[in-house]
Amino acid sequence: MSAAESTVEVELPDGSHRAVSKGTTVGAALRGWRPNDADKFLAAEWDGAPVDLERPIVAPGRLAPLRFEDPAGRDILQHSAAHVVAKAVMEVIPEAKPTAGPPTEEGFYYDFDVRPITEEDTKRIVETVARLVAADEPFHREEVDLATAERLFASNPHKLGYLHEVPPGEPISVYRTGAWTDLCRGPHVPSTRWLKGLHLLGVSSVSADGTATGPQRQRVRGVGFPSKPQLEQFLALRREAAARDHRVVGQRLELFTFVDEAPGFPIWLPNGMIVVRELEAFVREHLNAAGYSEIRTPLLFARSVYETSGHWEHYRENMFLTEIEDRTFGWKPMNCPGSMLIFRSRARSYRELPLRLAEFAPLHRYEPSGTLHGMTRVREFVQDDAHIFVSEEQIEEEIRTLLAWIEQAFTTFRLSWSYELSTRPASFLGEASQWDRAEATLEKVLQESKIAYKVSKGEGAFYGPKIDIHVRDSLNRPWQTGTIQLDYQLPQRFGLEYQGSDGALHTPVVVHRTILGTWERFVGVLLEHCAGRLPPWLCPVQARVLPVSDRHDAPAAALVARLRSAGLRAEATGSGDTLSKRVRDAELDRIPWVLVVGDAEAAAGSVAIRTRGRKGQESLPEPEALARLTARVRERSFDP
RNA sequence: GCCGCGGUGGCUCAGCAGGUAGAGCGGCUCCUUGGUAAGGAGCAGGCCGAGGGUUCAAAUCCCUCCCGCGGCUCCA
Repeated sequence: MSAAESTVEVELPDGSHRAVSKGTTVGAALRGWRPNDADKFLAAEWDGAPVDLERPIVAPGRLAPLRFEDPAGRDILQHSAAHVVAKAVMEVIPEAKPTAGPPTEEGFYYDFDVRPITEEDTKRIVETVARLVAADEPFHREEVDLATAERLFASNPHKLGYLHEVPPGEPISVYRTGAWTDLCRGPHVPSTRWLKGLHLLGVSSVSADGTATGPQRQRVRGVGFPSKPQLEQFLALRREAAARDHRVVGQRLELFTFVDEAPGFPIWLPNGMIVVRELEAFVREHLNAAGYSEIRTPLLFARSVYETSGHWEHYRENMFLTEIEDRTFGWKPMNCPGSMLIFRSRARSYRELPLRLAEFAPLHRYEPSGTLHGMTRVREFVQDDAHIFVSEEQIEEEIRTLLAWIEQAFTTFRLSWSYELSTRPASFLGEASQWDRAEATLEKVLQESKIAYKVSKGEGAFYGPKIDIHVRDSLNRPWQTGTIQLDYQLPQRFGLEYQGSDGALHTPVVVHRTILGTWERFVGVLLEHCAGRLPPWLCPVQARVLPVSDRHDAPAAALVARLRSAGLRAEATGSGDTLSKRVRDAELDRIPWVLVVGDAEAAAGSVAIRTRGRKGQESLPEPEALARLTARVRERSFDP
């Protein structure tokens, strides 16, 4: 055999080419290419497809290494971690039937068809995982024929099911780790020593069929890192995130609370009401500028209203109902019916359009107990809601304006957000063709506004498609806040009409929209975003005056009075505590500005300002200090 | 709603092979009059989520319910 026949040429990411002898493994080829980095390679891509390092090279092709830092490499490591967890679970609970164990955004999970996993099991699983990782067991790939595979997984109907989903002609691969064999497409890291930073995040029951009450499986969640220090870093971030939890911060700052007697119904405390009022003022400024009118409609409507709106058919299971004098009333879950009734209350002209009606009313939705979550998922909330009645031609312009306002609003809070286009759900009102038109309109405006968005099929409201705004909490969980919904259905169902310039009667289209979403959820997410350090304009106390000693109490009180006349929320604390203690308390209370008043300030007519989050202080003439603080608040600057 | 875990002073938690409760922080009082992240002392404060059961005796064991937490389903 000649040399040419026994070698093949491999192209590497830097454009270089290497000749390797046939049968050389991918790992060996990469080691030859970059010997110093080879210990960072956990798998590779061969002609763009992920492969194991032990895969032999038999034909020419393109080869690129995968590291943990590469998204594809990370996924491979997560999935390998899932395998180790599965092996551990099988040792602890031999009758468990593994199903699937994919990587996730956070890490990985593996689902088992098995009785509920107890704390005792979990302890033993954790110990077993540690032992398996320490054992440094290699992952070996084997390709088998269908009959062999069926024999291997005969006891596991789930694996047999997956087996038969493998397209004919595609190889069936299994991976062996010690005595454990799993059906798997692969690839994997070379050995379990790559999983030194493997950590279990929890065990829980999950739905096996996508329903709430159907069969369940047990999910073990975890995250894998190649090393302990990387895991430690991840855990430190998680602790930081937990400390930002709005339920903790909101309690500490006395913004809101809950009682057992009203599960899911937030109680806004005095401090929290200040935040809400400021947010309302922020939104109302926009409403005034953009030509909205504010309305208030009842919290309860008779059942017939919801029959008209479609809520009775499509949303009743989420509504609180009340019987009075033999009539059924429903607590409104949305503001739309009230706005529809106002539009219908007299004849309307095209000259009134767009008619923009805003309503900040409490809404009630029955959310199942297990879904409640602090302020981000509640049963009573207030949206910065509005319904805009437009003619067909006015839709695009109106939505463009809304998208611009959303960008401005979220930028004010330095939040990062994303857009999602949700389309026709399974349960919907109206004609599919009308839906198609509405969806196309939303898509067109998004594209013309050069906005990146994700499409969520079937996630629209029952009356129309929508563009949702999502922001993430401290644990990276996404929450929907703002929404723009295009609705051809409710105007029809309520029989809304306006007279056009042509003299004929037309049915308007309605844009349902919120910007911040609900005060409750928005405040929750914002608190996590800023770790309780709200922008000064939202802070319940913006300035705290600290007299150095008793004899400065009077000048401190006088300064508080002047701050208040300047429109700032200010207070003085002159308790028995030391100045250092009071400075510390102010920082923990997230007060933007601490003003210290002592002999030096009295003599100079100045104030000593300490700004939240910064060491040290600066001394300013009082008028200058007042001007700075009020400007910061007026401009709604994010930082003090 | 489903599965698992939890519920002890305002907050965070200890006590739980059964013998009727502790700490720190916070609060109040007193001492200290302090210059930018915790000065000191004392005092008050809890039918241990609710109801039932076992027991001579239950915060501790058992059952039911309520509420919370983590996932799931669902959703702003």
